[in-house]
Amino acid sequence: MNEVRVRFAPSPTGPLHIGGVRTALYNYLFAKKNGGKMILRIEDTDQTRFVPGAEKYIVESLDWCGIKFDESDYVGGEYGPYKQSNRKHLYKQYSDELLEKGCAYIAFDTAEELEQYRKEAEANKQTFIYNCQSRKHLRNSMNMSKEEVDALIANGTPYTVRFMIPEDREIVMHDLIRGEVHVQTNTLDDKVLFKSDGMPTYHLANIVDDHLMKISHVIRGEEWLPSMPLHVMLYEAFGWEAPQFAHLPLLLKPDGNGKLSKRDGDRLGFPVFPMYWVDPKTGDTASGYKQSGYYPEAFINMLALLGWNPGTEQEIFTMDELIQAFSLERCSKSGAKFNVEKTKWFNHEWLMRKSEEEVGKDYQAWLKAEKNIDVDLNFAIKVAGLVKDRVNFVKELWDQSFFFFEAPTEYDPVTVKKRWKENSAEMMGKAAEFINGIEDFSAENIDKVLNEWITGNEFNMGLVMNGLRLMLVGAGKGPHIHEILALLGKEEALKRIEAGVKVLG
RNA sequence: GGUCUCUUCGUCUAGUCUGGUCAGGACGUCAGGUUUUCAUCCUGGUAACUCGGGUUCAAAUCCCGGAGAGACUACCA
Repeated sequence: MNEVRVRFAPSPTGPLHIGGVRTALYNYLFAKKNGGKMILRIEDTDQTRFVPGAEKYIVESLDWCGIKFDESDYVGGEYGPYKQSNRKHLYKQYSDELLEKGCAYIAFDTAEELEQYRKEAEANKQTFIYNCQSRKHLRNSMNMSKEEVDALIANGTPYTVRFMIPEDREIVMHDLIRGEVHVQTNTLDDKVLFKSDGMPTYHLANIVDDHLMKISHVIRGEEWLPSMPLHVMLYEAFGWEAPQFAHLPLLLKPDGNGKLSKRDGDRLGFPVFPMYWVDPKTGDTASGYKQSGYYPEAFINMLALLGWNPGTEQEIFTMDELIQAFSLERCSKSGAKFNVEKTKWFNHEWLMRKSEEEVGKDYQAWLKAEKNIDVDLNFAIKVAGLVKDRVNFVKELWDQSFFFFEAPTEYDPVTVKKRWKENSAEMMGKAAEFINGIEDFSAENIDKVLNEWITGNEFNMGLVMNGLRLMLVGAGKGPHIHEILALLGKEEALKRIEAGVKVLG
């Protein structure tokens, strides 16, 4: 068997949405699993839809995701260039070849004329198709002499090249995910292969490049399934061996029906893109998973399980584990509705698995950026270690640990009502005195001696602990009291108790 | 409209090829437990085979028919 070579071939028409990321991911996993190569090819044959910055966005996003390419314009490769606009000169000869073989023909119909035919057909509740029937009555080389055609071309009449779909044939194709697919050629239309602007359409460029780049497997979204027969016939017309095809199920809207789109993210309040994006023309912005605080590992993990499963009950996967476990056979056929809650859960799982050091470092940066708080890295690490398992995102750490960085200025009324008793102030005084006398201020020792002190004196455990919590945190939440005490330090703790007693009395 | 694809808990899915476990897991949700706090965590509950026929001792699984959903239907990819 030949070497496995797959490609991810986006169009730089905007930010890459998560469906595209998943397609890239599955290509990557398949390539790595089979010891093959992953290629990035930019399909920019439609110059009217070009969006500045989109290509850069795609490259950076996939890099953030940990999806690496073996060949591209960025890392090189022996089949470059890997951008279709830079391969423009290659395509005409293939278009000519099909013309010579009689597998394609020249059409002079203008876009406006065709538009008119479509409208007329629609008015009669019919569909206009450029096919074996209608092409007999349209302005193309099938109905003209060679001289006529040459003359028109010579005087600069714009023309397109259309593929001539053979009549009365059944095309039987094999899809790695869907099995056999049968299509009658009479239901197909003569697609344009070469545009009047001198550029190939997707269909031609795609087949030519896949062939030239020795692509072995085409793994792409289900929206391409209807053009598979065209592609198969193109390979046949050229006399080339076709790659294997696999059409992935679509990513659907969480509510209602339909393909997931940019609008859904705005509407439902979750990112549809891997990274933040600003549209250069409109200035519109779109949020990204990266900026929303997701770890790339969690994002990829979630995406991998949306349309594929390992057949075991394992849900948390590293990229390497995904590569080991992946197979196209275990991809599902039906579209998957995107689920925000599960996505958050994946991030939670990954956050818990991260080291205190790593989370602490992220938290330190977050504190500086969002709260303008400078904090010692070791302190941030200790705080992160104490509360990281309680949250989904680094940014949520604040709500669980703000009291480590600022003393309470007010006290949660509900907690005060529930926990602050008549003799609490007096008890806090005694506790402060005892705490002041603790020599070894480690969490372990505080836990030990504080408990001994309370039980030894037959104090009410709840009265002391809940009171202290209110003094130190300002609310009825947070880690164990001894942990808070130890991290805050004796001096700060005593200050807070004194201040709290003064306020609550 | 036409062509193609798909159809198991609210969601992601296992199971379908090779009929035979109370249809399994996860997210969500609900209830307990742990935490003398809150959160996490743990335990348990909840909830599905699109419908109708047929084959069979037995059908989510095989066959036929209907229904629904999605994609495509551009000189866009």
